[in-house]
Amino acid sequence: MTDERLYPFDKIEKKWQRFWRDKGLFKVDTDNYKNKYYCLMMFPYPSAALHVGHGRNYIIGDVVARYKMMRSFNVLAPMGFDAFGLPAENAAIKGGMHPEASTLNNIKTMKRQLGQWGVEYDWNREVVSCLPDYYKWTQWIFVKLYENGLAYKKKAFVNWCPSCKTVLANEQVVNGGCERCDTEVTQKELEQWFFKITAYAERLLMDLGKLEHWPERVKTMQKNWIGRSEGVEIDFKIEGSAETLKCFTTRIDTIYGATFIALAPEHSLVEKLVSGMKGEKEALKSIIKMRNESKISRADANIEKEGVFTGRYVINPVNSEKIPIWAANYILMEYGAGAIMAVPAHDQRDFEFARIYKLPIKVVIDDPKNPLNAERMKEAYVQEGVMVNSDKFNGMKSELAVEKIADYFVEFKYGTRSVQYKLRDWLISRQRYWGAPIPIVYCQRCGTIAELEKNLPVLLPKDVGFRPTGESPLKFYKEFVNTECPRCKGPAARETDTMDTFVDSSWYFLRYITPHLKDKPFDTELVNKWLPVDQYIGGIEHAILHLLYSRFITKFLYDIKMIGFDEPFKNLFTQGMIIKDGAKMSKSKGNVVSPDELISKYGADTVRLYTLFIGPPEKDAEWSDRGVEGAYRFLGRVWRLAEKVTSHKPQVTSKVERKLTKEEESLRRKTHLTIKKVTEDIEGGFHFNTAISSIMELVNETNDLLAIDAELDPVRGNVLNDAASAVVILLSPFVPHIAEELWQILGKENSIFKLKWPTHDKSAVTADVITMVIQVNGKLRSRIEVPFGIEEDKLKEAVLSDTKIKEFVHGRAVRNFIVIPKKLVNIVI
RNA sequence: GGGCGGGUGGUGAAAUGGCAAACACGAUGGACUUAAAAUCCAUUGGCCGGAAGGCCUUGAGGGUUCAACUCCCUCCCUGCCCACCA
Repeated sequence: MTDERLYPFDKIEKKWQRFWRDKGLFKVDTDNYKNKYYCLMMFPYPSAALHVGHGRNYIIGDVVARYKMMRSFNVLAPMGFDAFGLPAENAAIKGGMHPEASTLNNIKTMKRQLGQWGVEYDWNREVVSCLPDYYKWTQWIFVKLYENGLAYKKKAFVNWCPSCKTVLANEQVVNGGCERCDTEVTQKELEQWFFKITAYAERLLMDLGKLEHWPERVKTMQKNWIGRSEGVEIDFKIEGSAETLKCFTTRIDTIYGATFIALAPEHSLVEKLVSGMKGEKEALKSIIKMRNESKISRADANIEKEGVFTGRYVINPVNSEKIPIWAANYILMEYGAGAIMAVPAHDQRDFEFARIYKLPIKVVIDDPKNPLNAERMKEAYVQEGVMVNSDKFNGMKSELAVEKIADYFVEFKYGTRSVQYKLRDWLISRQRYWGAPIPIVYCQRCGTIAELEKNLPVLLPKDVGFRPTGESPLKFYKEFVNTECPRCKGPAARETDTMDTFVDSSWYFLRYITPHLKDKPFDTELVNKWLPVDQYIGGIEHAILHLLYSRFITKFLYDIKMIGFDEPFKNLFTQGMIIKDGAKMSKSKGNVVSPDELISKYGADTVRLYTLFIGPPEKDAEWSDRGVEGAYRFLGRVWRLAEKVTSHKPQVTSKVERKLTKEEESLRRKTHLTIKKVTEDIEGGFHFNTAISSIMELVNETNDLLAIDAELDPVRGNVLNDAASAVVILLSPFVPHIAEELWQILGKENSIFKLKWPTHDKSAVTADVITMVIQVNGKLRSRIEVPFGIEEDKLKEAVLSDTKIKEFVHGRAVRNFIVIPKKLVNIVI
C-alpha cells in the first residue's frame, strides 16, 4: 500500500465530523418526545484505549441511530462511562496515578477515539458514574432499597490471601492462588451488604415472557440462572434433640433411598451437631478445611468428594430409619437449605460420596428394562423408573410418585411443598476504595441508619492510601469514618465498604433523559415518555448479570412508583466478539488491533465498513487486516463511480422519451431491488453484512452500464444517476463521511442525514419474464424462462417440452409435479 | 463440571425447507507501466473430460420429506459465560 489515497478520506472525515457537531445532528430536546427512538449502547468501562473489538458495538449503534434518523425518528443516542472499578485501583496500588485521574484521562482518550470513528452522540447528556453528581443517586437507590427492606447485611465468604492480607476478586485468584504472591487463597467470612434480588425471582422469570424482542439465547440463559425448581422441604427430626433439620429436594420420590444427610460445612448447625462427639476436634478441623476451599471448585460437580460424620442422626419420617448426618464439601450453603437428603443410588454426587465413605446404597427406583443391583452399579440411576423398596408406593411410576409422596408429606406435616431458585441475593459490598460509598452509618445508640437524602452524596475522599490491608482503604481515613448519626447527632461510624459497580450500571439509562437534575435521580414524567429503551445494544457477556440487575432495579423503581414501566429494554441486540488469532482481543494476549493506526491509514469509513461487513453482527468474527483493504478498495470504487456519473452528466436537459434498453431496465430494477433488500436487512435483524454485499452488487452493475460504450443521453443519465444516488444513500448509515461528501459531488444539497430513507418502486422490481428452476427427482436439470404469472397448465407444458427435461423424463411416468410459484418445479418420476 | 452458542471452499461468509458457495479476501494468468502501486479483464469447491457435460460436496452417522446447510435423533470437535473483571 502506498501513501497515495484512493480518495481524500483524511480531509473529508474531519470536515463532516465538525459539521455534525456544529449542526447538532445528534442533539435531542427531550421535551419533544413525539416519534421518539431511544437507541442505547452499553456504556464502557474506561480502560486504557479502545480496540476494534469495542468498536463493533459503537459502530452498530451509530448505524442504527443514523438509519432511524432517516426514518424520521427523533433519535436519542447518549453515551457515558462506567467509571468505577477494580483496574484503576489496582493500577494505583502498583504506584500509578490516582484512580480518578487515570479514569478521567482514559475517558478523554476514548471520547477522542469515538469521535474519530464518526460515532456521534448527544454528549451534553454524558454520565460518568464515578462523579458525585451521579453516584449521589446510586446511593439514593441504595437508601430506597434499604427503606423497603431490600438491602440487608449478612455474613458471607470472600476470597482471602493470608499473605497480602487482602480480599481478592475471582479474577485475581489464579489456580487457587493469589495472582500477586501465589499464596493459597482461603475463604474468610465478613459482614456484607446484599440486595434481595431473590424477592423478585419469580417476576424476573415470568416477565421474560414479555420480552418478545430479546434474543432467545439471552432469555434462556437468564431463565437457567434464576433456576426455578419445585420440590419439597422436609423437616427431619434430629435424634435426641428438639431441633429439626430442613432439607430441600426435587426428588421426593427417592425418599426411601436416603442413606445419609449432607450439610454444607458452613451450615449453622454443624458446630452444634459435632459438639461432644468422639473425635470432635478432628471433625472440626476438616470442616474448617472444607470451608476454606474456593467456591469455584466447590461448585464443580467433579470436585473430589470429602466429608466428615457429625456423630448424629435424623429420623426418616416415612420409615423411622436412622440416617447419619455428614458435613460434605460438595454441598453449598447458598443453594436450597444448605442441606440435602443424600440418595446415592439416584444422584451421582451422592453416589461418589457413598462409595468413598462406604455408606449404603439403596435402590428405590428401578430401571424397567434393566433391573439395578446396588453393589454392581457404576453410576447413579437418575432417570425415571418404577418405585421399589418404597413401602406402599411400590410399583408406582416415579414421575407419579413425586406428586403422591409430596401430598403425603404435606398431609402428615413432614414437610411442605416449596419452590427454590438458584438465583442468590446480590452481594454488593466491596472492600475497596474506587466505588460509590455505601450510605450507611453505625450509631452506638440508634444502630444501623441509612444516610439522609439531604446528606447525599457521601463523598469519596480523594487523599487515601492504597496499601492493601484486606479492608476498604476508607477504614483508615478518620475524617471519613467518624461522623454523626443522622438521627440523634451522636458519634457514629460510616460504613467503609463501597458498592459493586454493577449497581452503578443498573440504572444509568434513566439518568440520560435528565442528566443534570440536581434534586432527583431523574424526571419521572419525561423518563416515562422516553423509556423503555427502544434498542439496547451490547456484548453477549452481559447476558446475565448486568441485564438481570437492570431489570431488577427497574422493577423496584416501578414498585415504588418512580417509573411507570417494569422492563427497561424493549429490543435487545447482543453483538458477537471480534476474535484475533483465535482468541478474544485483549491487552494481556497482545492481539489487540488499534483503531487509530487503521483510521489514519484507511480512514474511519473503511474501518466501519469492514467491521460491519465481517459477518453477521450477532456472531463472533475473526479480524483480518486484509479484509480492511478490501473495504477500502470498495469505497475507492464508489468514489470513482460517483465522479464518473457526475462527469458524464449529459448537458441536454430537454426531455428525451424513449424505451429503456435491456441493460438500463436491468439496472433500474437492481436499484430498486437493492433499496428493498437493504431496508429489509436492517429492519429484519441488523443484517448489515448482507445489506452491504447487495450494495456492492449494485455498484458492480452500475459500473457495467458505465462501461458500455454509448453516447449518454438524459435517459441513460437518469438511470445511472438514480443508481449512484441510491448507492450513496443506502451506504450513508454505514459510512457517513464519504456519503455526505459524495452527496455533494452528485450535486445534491443539505446533509444526507436530513433526507428521508428511500422506498422502492414496486413496479420497478417486477420483471415480465422469470427464470424457473427445473428439478427431476430433486436434482437440478434445467431452467426455463416463462412469463411472469404463467398458469400452471401452461407452465407444465413448457417444462415438459424442454429438450433436456424430455431426455430425463423420456417415457417414464410423471408421478408428481410440484410447483413452487416463481421459483422452481420438481418432477418426480 | 454446569449453562449458552457455533461447525459450509485456501479465508471471512451467503442461502433458515426449494438453484449450495451470493458478496468479499486471497491466489493464478493477462492488460496498463521503465518498474511498482493503484486500476481493469479472466479463472478460482473437488474429481473425470478436449469440450458439451457428468459425478461428488455443508463436522460424522442415521431419520422425516417430492426436496435438508436448514427440521428430528445419536456422536465428535470448538468458542464464550459462570455471581468480587466489566
